[in-house]
Amino acid sequence: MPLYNTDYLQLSLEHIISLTFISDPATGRRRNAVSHDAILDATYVMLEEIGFDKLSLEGVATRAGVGKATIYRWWPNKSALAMEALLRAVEPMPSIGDSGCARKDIEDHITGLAQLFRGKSGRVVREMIALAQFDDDTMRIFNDSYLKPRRSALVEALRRGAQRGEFREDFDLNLVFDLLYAPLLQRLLTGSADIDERQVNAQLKLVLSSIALEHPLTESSQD
Amino acid sequence: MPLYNTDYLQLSLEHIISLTFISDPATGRRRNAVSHDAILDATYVMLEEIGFDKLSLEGVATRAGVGKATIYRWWPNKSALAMEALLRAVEPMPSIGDSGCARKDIEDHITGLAQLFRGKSGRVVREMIALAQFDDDTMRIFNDSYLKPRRSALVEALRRGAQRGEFREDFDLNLVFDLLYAPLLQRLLTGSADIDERQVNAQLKLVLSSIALEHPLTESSQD
Amino acid sequence: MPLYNTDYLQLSLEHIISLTFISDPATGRRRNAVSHDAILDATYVMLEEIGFDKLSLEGVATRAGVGKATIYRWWPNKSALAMEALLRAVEPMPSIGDSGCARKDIEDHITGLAQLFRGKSGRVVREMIALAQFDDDTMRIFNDSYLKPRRSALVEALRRGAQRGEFREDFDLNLVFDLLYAPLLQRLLTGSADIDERQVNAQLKLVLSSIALEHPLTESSQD
Amino acid sequence: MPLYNTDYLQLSLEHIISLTFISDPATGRRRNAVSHDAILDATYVMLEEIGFDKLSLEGVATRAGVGKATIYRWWPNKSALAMEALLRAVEPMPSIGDSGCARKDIEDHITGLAQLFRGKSGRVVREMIALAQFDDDTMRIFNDSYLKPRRSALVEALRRGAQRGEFREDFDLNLVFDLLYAPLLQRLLTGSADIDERQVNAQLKLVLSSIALEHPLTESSQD
DNA sequence: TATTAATCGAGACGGTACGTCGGGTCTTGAC
DNA sequence: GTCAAGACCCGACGTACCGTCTCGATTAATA
Repeated sequence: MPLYNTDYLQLSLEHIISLTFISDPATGRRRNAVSHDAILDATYVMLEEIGFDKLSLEGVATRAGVGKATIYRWWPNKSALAMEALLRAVEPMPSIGDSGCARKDIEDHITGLAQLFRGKSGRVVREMIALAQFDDDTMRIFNDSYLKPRRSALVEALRRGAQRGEFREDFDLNLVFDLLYAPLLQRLLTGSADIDERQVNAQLKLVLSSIALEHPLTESSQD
Repeated sequence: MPLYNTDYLQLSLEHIISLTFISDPATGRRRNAVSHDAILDATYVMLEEIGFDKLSLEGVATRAGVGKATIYRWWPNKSALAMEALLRAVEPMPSIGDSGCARKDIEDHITGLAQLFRGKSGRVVREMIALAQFDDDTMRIFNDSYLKPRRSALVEALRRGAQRGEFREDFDLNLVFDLLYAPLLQRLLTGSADIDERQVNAQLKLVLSSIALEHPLTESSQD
Repeated sequence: MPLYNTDYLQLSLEHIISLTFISDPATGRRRNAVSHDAILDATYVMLEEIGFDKLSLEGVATRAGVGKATIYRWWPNKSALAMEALLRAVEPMPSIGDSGCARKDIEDHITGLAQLFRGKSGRVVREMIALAQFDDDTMRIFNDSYLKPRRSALVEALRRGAQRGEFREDFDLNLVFDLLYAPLLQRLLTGSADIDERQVNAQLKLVLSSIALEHPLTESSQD
Repeated sequence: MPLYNTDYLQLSLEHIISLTFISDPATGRRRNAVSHDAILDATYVMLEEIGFDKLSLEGVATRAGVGKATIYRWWPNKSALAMEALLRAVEPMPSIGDSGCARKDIEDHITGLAQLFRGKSGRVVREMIALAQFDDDTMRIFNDSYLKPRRSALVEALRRGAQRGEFREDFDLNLVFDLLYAPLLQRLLTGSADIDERQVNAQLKLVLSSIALEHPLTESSQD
């Protein structure tokens, strides 16, 4: 997940917790991984406390015990820093199981997603999307780092279901992803912050039934 | 559509150039409607030229030929001003006809909407939603002034179709609205800026067929 | 003592309290003397409270219950208004008696002046002189309305003494005035705010003895 | 002559163009002496051109090619800045010689002072005193940096004369300083801008004769 | 008594400057 | 050669007043 120029940060082979450095030949003082983390941590904490608008890199530097120049050395601007801090903080995608019933797997996944959106992740995703509207690089990072993996995983589950005969095969699976995902996002972004569980269930029933092979709308794994 | 404190702006009784006002104290010089418009116009033009991030009220004031204080007298902050300017600029909602076939009416409406999203309105709506993420008042205004009327109109069309026997009656029409609207919004907000027509058609077919009464998915007004 | 354009304010012959007007031909509402006084009063009070620097005509208008334009109708600027308010407030010049002994009269006068400078008048005079440095009109008003009458009175007393044989006659009386007055002013303006009584007495003794006719320095009315 | 927080500005040990600094933390970028000078120069020039009233720190910053914040970092307000700029511009005190005749030395000094007051220094001192009336810190700086050294030098000359038997020893020398200095200041501040030479001579004769030991008023070094 | 017009309060207006904040860059000595 | 510290230039913030300009409401001489 290379974002800006952090790609030279590498996990130590031996001690996962702490970072080591590419020690090659280079002379001079090496990059301080502690500072790097302190910056992202401070950024995220302050985003939670005061929001993006009032976030200042000056404040981040002070809180992280870091010089302002050190921030600018590694991130091009405020949005980029915030985006990376938010990405680190977003809860990991709820995994999509393979229980044998794809419909059930998907329902569980979406239900879990709605749950996450109601919590910390919701706020984080809202802000990431907002940031992305003002800067193309940031948008790209959001898409590559957040949205695409989630789309891939869900599309894969849909594909499994289709191959297994649960779903019809004549659909654009990316379209189905949109029908499952977008309404949650819309509610998140238009302040209907508490994404209603009943509503999510109704949505699942409608969408999944309409692509189900055998069974008409009246049937659902959740009934 | 009262936003901030502009509600006392009223049309003169006799269609005159200048506006008259309703003002309790009836004392003091009256609000200058020309300045009011100049501010919103300048704001919108500059939003298009340089975007919200780089928009400065100082610049707006200069361009509008207005004192900065005059802006702050009537809008609480940059977001509020931008939101109002954007709302003025958003193209009017494509009307939903009543051709006798609700499905066709809705398909036309959504197709038109996708068209708008590809143009000026798309950029405008993107920015409005982004702004709304950072300020509750602004969110409220966006919901009340933009989203709700569009939701109402579409839900009404769906209701007509249901009453007329075109659609099943056992659905939450607001959910159907979400399934029609949210995917467009999602594409708008995640940079798939050119909202693909083929994709929209597929979405319409899938959603509307699944709520159609008589005919299974194979049938659509667009086939 | 006409300052700016207040000269048409005249005392009613019959009722001192209320003001009348030069009624020449003019029709329309006449000048409101109550407002005029309220403005000067408010100005003076606020000068005492917050000083000239922080005095705002907006504040004066509010406090006087008067429109800002009403102030600008009658005074050209802040300095002019302040100067007039200060002149109204300056305590009247302590009169110079004619006890038969000019030296005693002068000593009493200067002692009284030092007393005034220690009080409200001190601050007022300080500010008037400061204001006058930045504006020629204001300087002229200060000289004509404040300094000249005081100089004239003291010079007159000196002249009486000289004619009466108390003082030598070969001096420029205006120079003697300077030697009596300027040191007090200097102490006032350089923050030795509490003009020391002992010092004033020493000054009086030195200056007046040096112009006394008969008796050398050893003698003074205050010994 | 430390005024505000410029006291750590020190001459390089080796007469170099740029200044070195003494700074406890010894960390961070050092104060830019070029900017410091540019600010004071611009301030003084603009004081001459447009006067204190119309002087704006915004203008100073622009003219000095400096950020406004840099000004506010080192001076608390406009008065303080102006005072320091004026102090730099005031011509150096005419030295008081030691010719053997203290009376002559003092006469020359005061005559020279009157000369200075007729020129640039006069204008500068007028403005310094006016400024000092509105701010205690500024007053303190004026007293410490301008008035006290001049008082000390003159008092010292008077002391020399007294020890040498030229002057009586029973006088408060500070009082004599006032009698010599204050009238000049009064003329300066009350617009008798062209301090008359004849008048100054008369003043010198009167004051110095009255404290002279041997010789009555009729005698002066200038006769 | 009704008309007329200068003046009043209020307060919005275009501006200028305030003093503060933060962005992004640069400089320094320490490590 | 990178770091923390922090000064720097710059530009915008939101506020306070400036002096000007409408407004409708008074107010008193005049007609």
